[in-house]
Amino acid sequence: MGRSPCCDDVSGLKKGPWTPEEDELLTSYIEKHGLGSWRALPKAAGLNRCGKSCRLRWTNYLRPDIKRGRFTEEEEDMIIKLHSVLGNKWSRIAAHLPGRTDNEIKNYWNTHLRKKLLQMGIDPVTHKPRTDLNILANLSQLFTTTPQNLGPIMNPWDINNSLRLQPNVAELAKLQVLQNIFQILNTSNNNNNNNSLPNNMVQTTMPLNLGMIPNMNALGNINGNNSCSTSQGYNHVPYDVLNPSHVTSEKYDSTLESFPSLDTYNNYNNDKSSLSSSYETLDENKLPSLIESNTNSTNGSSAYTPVNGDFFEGLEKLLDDGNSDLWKEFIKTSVRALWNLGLSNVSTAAARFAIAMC
DNA sequence: AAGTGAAGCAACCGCCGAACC
DNA sequence: GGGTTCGGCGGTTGCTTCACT
Repeated sequence: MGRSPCCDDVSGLKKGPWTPEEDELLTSYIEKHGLGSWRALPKAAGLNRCGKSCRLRWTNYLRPDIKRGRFTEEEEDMIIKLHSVLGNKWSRIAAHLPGRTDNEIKNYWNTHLRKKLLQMGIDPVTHKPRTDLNILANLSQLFTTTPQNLGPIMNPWDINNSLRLQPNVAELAKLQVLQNIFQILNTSNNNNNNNSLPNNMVQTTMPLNLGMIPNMNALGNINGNNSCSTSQGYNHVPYDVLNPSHVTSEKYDSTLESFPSLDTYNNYNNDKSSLSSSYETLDENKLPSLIESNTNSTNGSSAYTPVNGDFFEGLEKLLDDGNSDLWKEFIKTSVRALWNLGLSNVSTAAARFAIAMC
């Protein structure tokens, strides 16, 4: 095992930035002779560089098919989604982005996307809501309501009543914004739905984050068939929140056609093996088409909009477009499930949501 | 205009696994 | 079978540019 370095300090080979002359030597040599042994190339091309340096310069910069310029929103979205599945496998991510190099994607991730996710309150490693923030503890103190002291018709997001806030103006401002969102949701609510959610539950649409954060991981129907639909994109999201250990970015429970009842959830907890056959391992080869279908689909693709950019823009689009009823339906069923589990979970979800808003 | 720190990014480093001898 | 070579990968460095004071 092991190898001797192809270039070291005593070899006298040049290091550091490449000059235009060196680029020209390397490019013209490869154009004339093609790619061969990198070790032999520098001498043959008249370069005082090691083969490794030449290979890096060619693959990351000089290669003619390299795409230049800023990453598009579509590329950003693709990188985030791929990263949620593949992790720091930059070369594998790059394989899905024609013209982009692993080095470029890695740099872009470290300088832009990673920070972007952090600002959204998302852990860039796990792609789940951050739990490493003091704000989580702070927020849990902010939301002092409990299932015991919350009546069934109380709105836990009523700042004037049940929500006891610390005198933090910034947090208040954020919560006020959230209140506004809920008002929008309420006033635009379609009353023609048939679900059994109590009327007052509409006002506690706090677990909006159920649909926002986990969808960072949600690739829709990741088992790879062509029936990627809005409902399938949502299906596993509640599990992410109710019990994150159930769902990973590589698993998809295809048996759930609708939001589970509490009984279903408990059964799921008690006997996961009964559902194990329904799990399918992610087929990475199918990722591009899946992501494309989720990105381009006009049926439910809006669920992914918040990932691309401003949260409020995404939310506004969700509420304005033709699929908003689906979205509201999801919110309400999510609330119902949390309601069944006890309102303490709502506070947890609320905290996560607030983090995402920071 | 000059100084300073942050951000961006090209390039390097060290390790690994496959292929080769 | 074991050592060597090579290409490739992910992590890291350090130079350059940018933004701010």
